[in-house]
Amino acid sequence: MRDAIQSDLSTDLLDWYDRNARVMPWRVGPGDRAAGVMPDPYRVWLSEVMLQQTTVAAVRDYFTRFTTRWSTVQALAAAPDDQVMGEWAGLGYYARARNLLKCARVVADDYGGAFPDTYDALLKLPGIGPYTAAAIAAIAFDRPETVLDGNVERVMARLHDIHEPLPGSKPVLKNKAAALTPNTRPGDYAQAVMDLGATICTPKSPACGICPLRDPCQARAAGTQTDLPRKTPKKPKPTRYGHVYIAQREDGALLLERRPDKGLLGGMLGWPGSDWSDTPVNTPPFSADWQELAGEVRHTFTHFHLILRIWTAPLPAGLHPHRLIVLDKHAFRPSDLPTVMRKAHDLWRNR
DNA sequence: CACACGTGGTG
DNA sequence: TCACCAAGTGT
Repeated sequence: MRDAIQSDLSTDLLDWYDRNARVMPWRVGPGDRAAGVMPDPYRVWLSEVMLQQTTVAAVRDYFTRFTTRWSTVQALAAAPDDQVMGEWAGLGYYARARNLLKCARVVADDYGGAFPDTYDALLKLPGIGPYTAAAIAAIAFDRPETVLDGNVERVMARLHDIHEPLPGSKPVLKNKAAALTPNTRPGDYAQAVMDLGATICTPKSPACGICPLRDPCQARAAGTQTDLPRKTPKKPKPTRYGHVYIAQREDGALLLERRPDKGLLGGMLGWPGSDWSDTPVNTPPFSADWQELAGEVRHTFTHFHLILRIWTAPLPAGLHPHRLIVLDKHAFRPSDLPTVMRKAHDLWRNR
């Protein structure tokens, strides 16, 4: 039995969370959870997948639109692929959307619409890796699993003043995080430690003065907090070039393509175009008097910069190039495009 | 293990 | 302007 006077780190963190928990559309706050309210696993799963490498601010509206349009995993599983990809457009990492649908269909078809409630079973589902499996098990099912995301890595590296760089230090950080994971309120605890990293123990200017872990924090004692966690240096981004072709019919219809499932922007709607390379081959989708627009589209992906030239031509009535999509004026929504393609559309529209 | 995979905010 | 960074996963 733990001494009621002595407070350990996880208790301090939970106390802090009880006072500072941020309100989010997918979250059941500590007060409601204490009253027996459990989160909807569908909403926990959807939010966690959206939050992979993505900020809360960027996710909020997407989450609301998704849950308004598809309120259950069965509803999502029954949705056409292009509607889900269109709703995800702009959020990035589009493999998440493809895996989201795969996962929804497995849960609907093989689990009767009820998400599995263990780490091991969750980990087998598409798009659910070690972090997300632990997060769903902890948050949705209150299992004492240890979440290890960028926030927790930073908090643990600082708390224990660990100087070994990521990703090599990941196993050590995971052990440290596991040692702190409590058996009581593990769902609130998982959110507490991530909230701490997101709001107090931030990468650039941590607010150590108001941190609930300021006393035991070894990096703060050593003055090394802003140097941690160390990371192995990243490779420089090369610049690639490309051409895109925007053709419009007199009635307003536009010529687009559905990108292949594999690779960059996989499964997304886009403009037909060249390869993206040092010296892209300028090969329009049909013969016409293509005009090059003034200006260019600049966009940065995870691992390269891209500069696109935009070409335009009238689309002859009756022409429908093989494997391309002719979208009626009213069926085309710019918001269905990934951001780089939307930038090209903006440049063309304002020509 | 290293790399591919988006985007928007921040300093 | 630009590198870094965000509730990572799949290959």
